[in-house]
Amino acid sequence: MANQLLNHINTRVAFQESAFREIVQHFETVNFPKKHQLIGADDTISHQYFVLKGCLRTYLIDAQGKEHTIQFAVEDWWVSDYIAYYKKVPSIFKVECLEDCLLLKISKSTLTALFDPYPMLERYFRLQLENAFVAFQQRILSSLNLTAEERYDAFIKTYPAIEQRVKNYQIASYLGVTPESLSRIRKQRLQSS
Amino acid sequence: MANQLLNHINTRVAFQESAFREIVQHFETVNFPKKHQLIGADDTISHQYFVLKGCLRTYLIDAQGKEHTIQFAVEDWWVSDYIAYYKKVPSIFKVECLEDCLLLKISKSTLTALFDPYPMLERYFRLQLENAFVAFQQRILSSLNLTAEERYDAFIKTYPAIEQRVKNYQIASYLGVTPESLSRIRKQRLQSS
DNA sequence: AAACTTTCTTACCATAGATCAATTTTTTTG
DNA sequence: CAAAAAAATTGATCTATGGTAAGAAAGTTT
Repeated sequence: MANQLLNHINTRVAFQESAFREIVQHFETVNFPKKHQLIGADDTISHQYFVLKGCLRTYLIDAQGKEHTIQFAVEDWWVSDYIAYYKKVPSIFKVECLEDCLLLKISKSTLTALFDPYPMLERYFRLQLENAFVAFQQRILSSLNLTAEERYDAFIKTYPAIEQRVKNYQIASYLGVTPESLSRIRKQRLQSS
Repeated sequence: MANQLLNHINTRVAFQESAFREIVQHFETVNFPKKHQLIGADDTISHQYFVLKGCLRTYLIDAQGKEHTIQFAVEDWWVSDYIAYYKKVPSIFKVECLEDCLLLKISKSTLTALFDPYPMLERYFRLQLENAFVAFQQRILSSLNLTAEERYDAFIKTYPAIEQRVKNYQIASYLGVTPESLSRIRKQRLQSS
C-alpha cells in the first residue's frame, strides 16, 4: 500500500527500497469518510498528507461567505494547507474529503528530520515544489489571460479525472466564476457540439 | 559583491563561507543595460539569475497582443522563465531589464551538480520554492477573491519597493486589469484620501 | 418511494471592468 | 532643450460575468 508512495517518489528520484522501508515507518495511514473535514480554518497545521485513495479539496470561505477552491487532490497528490504548513500561521483554508479517503500522514518535523539522512527525499520534495511552481504559474497565467470558458476548457483538459469526481460548483469556485456562470458556459458548449 | 548572495542564502540556511567560496566560482557576473531583453520567447532556458542590482520583469504577449506580467524581480530575487527552465520547453515568457542590471548567472546543470556535494544549497532552493509556493497561492487567492482595486492595494502593500520602480501599465498587466482601469482606480484613491 | 437536501439550471437585471478614441503628461533622445 | 516617443488619463460605450430569485433535477435519508 505504501508502495504507492515509493512508486511516486521514484517518478522523480531513484530511491532505494531499503531506505524507503525506514522512511515509511514514520508515516501513519489514516482513513476518513466522505465529508470529513481534514483541516479546519484556524488550526495549526503541522502535517501533510499523501493521497492513496480518494479525492479532497482545499478551499476558503471569504468575508462575503463565498467559497474559493485553491486545489483539488486525488491519488498520488499531496495535500495540506500549505500556507499554514510552510509559514507557521493559523490555517485559512479548509480541507475536506469529497470521497472516502485513505491517506498517508506525516508531520513537518518528522519529515524535515528525514531530509538530513535521506537527501534524495529532500530532492523529491524540491522537485515536487518545482512542479507546483510551474502549475501555479500556469494557473496565474490563465487568470490573466483567459475567459471563463477558456479556463474551463483548460481545466477539463488538464484534469480530466478530477472533473468527473467533483461538483460543478466546486469547479466554478476553482475557476473563479459563479456556479450560474459555469452552468451557462456548459450549456453553450453542449449546444455548439 | 557575491557576498550579497551568501547573505541571502544565510537568511534561509546556515551556509559555510568556505563552501560558498567554492560555489560562487560557478557563477558569472553579468551586466545589462535598461531595456535589454534577457530572455526572449522561444529560447531554450538553461540559466537562472540572481539579482544583485536592478529591476526586471517576466511577461508574456498573448495571442491578442496583450502583455501579462507574471513576475517582477529586484535585488535578492531570482529570475528566469521558470516554466522553460524546469520543464525544458521553449520559453513562452520574455524577461526584460527595467533598469540597468547586475546579475549572477548560473546554468541549471552546474547548479544541480552542486546539490550533491552541497546539500545545504539544495535546501536553500527548496526553501525558496516553498516561499514561491505560498506567494503564488496568495496571488491565485487574490484573483479569485478580490476586486481590481483590492488587488492593487494588496500589491502596493506587499511590494512597496517595486511599485516605485515599474510603470503603471506593467503593474496593470500584473494585476490583470487594463492600464485604463488602473488609472481610474488610482484616481479614485487620490480623491478619497 | 416519499420527503428532504443539495446541486444545477434558467431568466432577468446590474455592474465591474474592457474597449475604443482622444488628449495630456511624462520620459527619452537627438 | 526641442522633438519624438512612451505612458497616463479621461470620456463614452460595450460586454462578460455577477447577483438575485425561482424552479428543476439529482442525490440522500428514513
